[in-house]
Amino acid sequence: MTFDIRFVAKVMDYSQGTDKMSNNKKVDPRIIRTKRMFKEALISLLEENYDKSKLTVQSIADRAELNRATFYLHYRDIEDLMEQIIDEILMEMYNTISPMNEEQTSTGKWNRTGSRLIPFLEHIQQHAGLYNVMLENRDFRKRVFAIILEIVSLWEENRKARGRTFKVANEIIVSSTLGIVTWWLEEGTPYSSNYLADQIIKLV
Amino acid sequence: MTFDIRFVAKVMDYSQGTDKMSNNKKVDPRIIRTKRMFKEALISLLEENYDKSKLTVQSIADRAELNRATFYLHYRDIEDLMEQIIDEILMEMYNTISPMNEEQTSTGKWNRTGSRLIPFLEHIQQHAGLYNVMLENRDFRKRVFAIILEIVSLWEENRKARGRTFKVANEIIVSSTLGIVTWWLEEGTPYSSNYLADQIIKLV
DNA sequence: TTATTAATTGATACAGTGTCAATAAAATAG
DNA sequence: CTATTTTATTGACACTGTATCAATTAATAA
Repeated sequence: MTFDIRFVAKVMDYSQGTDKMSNNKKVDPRIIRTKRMFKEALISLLEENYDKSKLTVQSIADRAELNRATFYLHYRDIEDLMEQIIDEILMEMYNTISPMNEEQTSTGKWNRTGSRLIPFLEHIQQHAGLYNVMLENRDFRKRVFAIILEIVSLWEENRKARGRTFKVANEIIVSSTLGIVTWWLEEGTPYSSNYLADQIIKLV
Repeated sequence: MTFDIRFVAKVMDYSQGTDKMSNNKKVDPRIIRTKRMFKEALISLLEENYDKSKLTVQSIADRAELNRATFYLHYRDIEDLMEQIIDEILMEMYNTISPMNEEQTSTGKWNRTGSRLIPFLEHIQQHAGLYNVMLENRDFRKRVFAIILEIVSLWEENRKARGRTFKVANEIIVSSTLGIVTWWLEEGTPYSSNYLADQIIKLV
């Protein structure tokens, strides 16, 4: 079966990292290296706009400089590998909008309308090639939607506290933001993340 | 090669229909019937959320009740068929926003901000299943973007004439509208096209 | 009716998937 | 350091789907 960008990730669980796992029995270093190689291989292929319809297990194995059979030792199929990459990158994304420590929350700077937007956009810009490809996938988009919804909900709370309210439903704000980000990536991030954040906030 | 939703249409030419062609030598009715069958088959498969990764020439031929080899008599591959479907549906879409006759243009009702939006959204809602699938494709989205840009440009002209202006760039308005429409379709068009148009206009 | 064109059928070479057993290479425990 | 365990490689396999053919059957147009 060839690759069709359906790389779905079923569970949305940011609380648990994929890098260490809670059990502490040592993982064979060959496994760590092999998995890293396959992940880097697929990402690099996606980032250089490698024709998705021609993306095969063989092409990924070639790029990883590993055997094709080794791929099946670690992943069910290409989607399976993709899911794991998605889980990692979305955890990173989520971290950009969540306050790291008490200090930041108490200063209040995280609660200003739009404040979480800039690190969020910067993170996307840093992985522009990857997000540009992945946002074509429905399930990935749904998960990004959920993260943006958190940002917008926090804005709303903040505005409500000041007796103000949004003109339109939160879903409309989130989906339009996602539309803008998608377009921004498709055009090769022509504007700075600051300018884009400004435009988005002006819209709201 | 399996289907990967890359159904690209290269040329954006709404001026020329695909149904008749300018030359008038009769087309064999078997060809017309066969092509219609294949188009209806693919559309029906897409609309019922048939797993895109399992979409094969055989499955389309089965649905069309035609032989697989017959498919290759008319189309290069699945993308080729898809392109032809896209050209037709986008021509329909374009017609929803272009005034049909002088009467409508002179009355001015087509020039009111947002006026073209409702028939546009109604058209999408009528073909919700198809658009929901097709908007996953980058090139298709670009062509829809171009159509929305025409709508927004007309709004802008109109506002300018009244000495007003948009707060944000046209591209931002268009991409956010496309984002909203995409979300609307993904959620099964939960709101009416009138309500959605209202929300979009409020945002602008 | 006859000539023409389209559709079907069965066959083919090819590419990619996913699995397996046998073997080579690397890592860890003793 | 050696023996044992685990991982990676290799070549083979059945399977599915693609894209193309030649030969045949069916429908259309004159």
